Amino acid sequence: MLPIPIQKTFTYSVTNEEANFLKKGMRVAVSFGKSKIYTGLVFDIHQNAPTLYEAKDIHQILDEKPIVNETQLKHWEWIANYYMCALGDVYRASLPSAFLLESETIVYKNEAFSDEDILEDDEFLIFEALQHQSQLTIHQIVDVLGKKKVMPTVNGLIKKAAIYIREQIYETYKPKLVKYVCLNENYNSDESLNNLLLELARAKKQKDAVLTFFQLASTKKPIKVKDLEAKANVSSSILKSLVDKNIFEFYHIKTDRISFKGDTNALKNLNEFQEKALTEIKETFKQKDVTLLHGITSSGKTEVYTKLIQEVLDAGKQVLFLLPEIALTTQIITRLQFYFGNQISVFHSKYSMNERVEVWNNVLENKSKAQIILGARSSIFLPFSDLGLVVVDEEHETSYKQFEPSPRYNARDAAIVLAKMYQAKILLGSATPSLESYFNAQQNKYGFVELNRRFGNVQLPKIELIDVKEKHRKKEMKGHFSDRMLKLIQEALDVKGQVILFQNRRGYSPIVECKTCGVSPQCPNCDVSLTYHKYKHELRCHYCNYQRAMPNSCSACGSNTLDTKGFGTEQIELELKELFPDFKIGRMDLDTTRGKFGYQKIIGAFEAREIDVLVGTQMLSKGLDFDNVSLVGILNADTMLNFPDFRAHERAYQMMVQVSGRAGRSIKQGNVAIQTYNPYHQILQQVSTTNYKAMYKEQLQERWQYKYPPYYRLIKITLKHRDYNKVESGINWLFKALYNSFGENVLGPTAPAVARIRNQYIKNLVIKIPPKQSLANTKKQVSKIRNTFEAVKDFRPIRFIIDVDAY
DNA sequence: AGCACGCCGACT
DNA sequence: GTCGGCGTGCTC
Repeated sequence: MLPIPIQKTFTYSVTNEEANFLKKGMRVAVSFGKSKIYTGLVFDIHQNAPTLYEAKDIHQILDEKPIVNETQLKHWEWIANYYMCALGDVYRASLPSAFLLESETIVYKNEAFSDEDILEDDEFLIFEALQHQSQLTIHQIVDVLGKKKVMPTVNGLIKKAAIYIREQIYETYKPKLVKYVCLNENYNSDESLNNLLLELARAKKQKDAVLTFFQLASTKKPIKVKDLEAKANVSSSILKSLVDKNIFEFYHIKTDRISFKGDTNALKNLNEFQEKALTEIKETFKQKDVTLLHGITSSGKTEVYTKLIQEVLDAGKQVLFLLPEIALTTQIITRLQFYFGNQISVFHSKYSMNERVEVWNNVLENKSKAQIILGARSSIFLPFSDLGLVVVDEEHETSYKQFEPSPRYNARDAAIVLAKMYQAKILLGSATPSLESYFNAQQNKYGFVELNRRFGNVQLPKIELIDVKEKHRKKEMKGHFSDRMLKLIQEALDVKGQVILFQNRRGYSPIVECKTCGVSPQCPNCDVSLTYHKYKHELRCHYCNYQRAMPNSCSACGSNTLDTKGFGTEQIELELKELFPDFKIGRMDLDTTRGKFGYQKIIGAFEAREIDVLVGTQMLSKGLDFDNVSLVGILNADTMLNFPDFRAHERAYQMMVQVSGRAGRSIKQGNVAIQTYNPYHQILQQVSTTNYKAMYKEQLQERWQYKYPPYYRLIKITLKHRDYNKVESGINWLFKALYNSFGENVLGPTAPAVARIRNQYIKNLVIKIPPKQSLANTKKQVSKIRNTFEAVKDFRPIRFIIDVDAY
């Protein structure tokens, strides 16, 4: 198995000796293609020599014993199969990239060799180069010889015992670094730049790349190679030729290692309700593998988890604790470390290579410090040997679903399958379960336990809906705040309470419009209006990060009547600063949490009560636990409700209830105020009474009526290409083909709300799979149609994205 | 995903 | 004629 997006596995030949040593799950270095060496993973050892070609020898065995176990391989296959992606994609996503170095093969001179006469021209060149340098990489050899086909020559030299080679991987874990690009220093002067552009006049693509580079460079931030490729719409080979021409240079940036220290403490005693929930969970586990714990916010789910974890640890088994996003849940980590300190390892894609490799090895060897793995979705890929329990916290969270890159898996669902393979139990926890999970619980597929008393008997917050339409009519609005909201904020601040304000949109205002001609500035790369960011006085695209200075006059008619429409977190923050000049206002959104410790800084400041009012986007809804918040305000509930997605209402409910849950988590009862134009909307009514069941029933009814999950399954197909007509004809062809197989159950083609992103046009199709239709057969059929599609020459450059359970 | 091969347009 | 860009196909 190779870490590349190819469906097939590849057969290599091994000697008897090697075959005896090799086991499934070991890594082997193999050459693939003309010169490249990849880290392959042994997927199967067999006697069936391929007939159509001669199998290559493996290069080297990289492991003493398997680093991936057979259950994992089975699990990977399931993922590749279910989510319709290549096994190689899963392989690459699973292993920490330090394991997968596209090995730098280092060539050394054999000192004992002297018989230079038997060397051929190319061979001599290499040998000669090794007189000056003790070692050469394959890349350097390519330069020395000035040609690409190097391996035959190298192999020739090995045969003649003039050189030997060694793998770099052995020595150290070389972190896989993010590749950045900068300008070669020869081009630092303006004069040389002009020459450069002249020079590239006939290489259109390369010129594009260079021009885009300068556009990106104006932000003064390092430029990722991937970003440049996407933005300039050029392929990697074009950048590579620019590097070869000494115009660009690649460089790498790595991240640091993280360490932990922790003391253990005795588990807290549970209150009677938690105790009851725990007993019930254990009871359901006798019959069911999966149990859903529906525990309202602040009911103390974490304590229930800890007891359960303790029992599994006592039984000598491993625990996987899944979190939606590690960056946002430092709090849970700290809490669990408080009890289990040295038995916890944290695993997360933001960790450094060395740290991740370490965790991987610790899990593999079932070390005592890897008994509990706390991690984000990618931790389902760790090499567990004796998994006893998986906890999926905030089970409804959409960040469990990976979209880009493939594999597009849902970690919650993949974890359920994984747990079954290990015969482990799964506990899904949420205050606002996804409809699917709740449905499965209702259908008796999952066990079901409720915990509907807040810890310490704190009352649920008082939720109040404010009719903004009415307030506008009565002229009781100040900016985007109703008088009622302001009064509540003032009251909260008066008693030294803190306030959280939720506005699910960042920037100052999402649209700038000319009052005279109605034209609003659009992103040149995407089909969206640019968002105005006042702080930097610039217009920015939230999809491709394009930015430019805010113009003073309309670019279409030249009049100075530019106006802003709508509002985001930045505007709210500014209004608040004027309204409450004596209090400290903070903001938490993508713009303020950039950088590795961005979140922690803001969250820390808020916890330390250095911030009185925190304005933020949906980040605020995720598992944060503050004990001094007396008011949560939702400024514009309508944007969430009017989202064009079958899941919009469910999501809106979840988000609002989760944000509300941040209020009054200690002794006092908190307040929640929701501003809306539509206070009689059923979802808002359900939020205001925290009536999950009513929401569930109503939404389920709609899902049934309109044939959506959990009744029907969905597969979404997306086509992307920079040529609109290509996408158009491709999607129409595809629709017809799919329609022939699935008839009315194919929806589309539709353009998404943002029909072009980074100069790529996008079209979607959705296939609905009725409850009785076989999933496996449907996917087979879709795969077949995909193959036919990709056999059409015209369609081949179109990016084809399959997303199974796209939510 | 790379990487060679080969076609095709531009320029000494 | 030759050089180099960019599309096409294959990799055990």
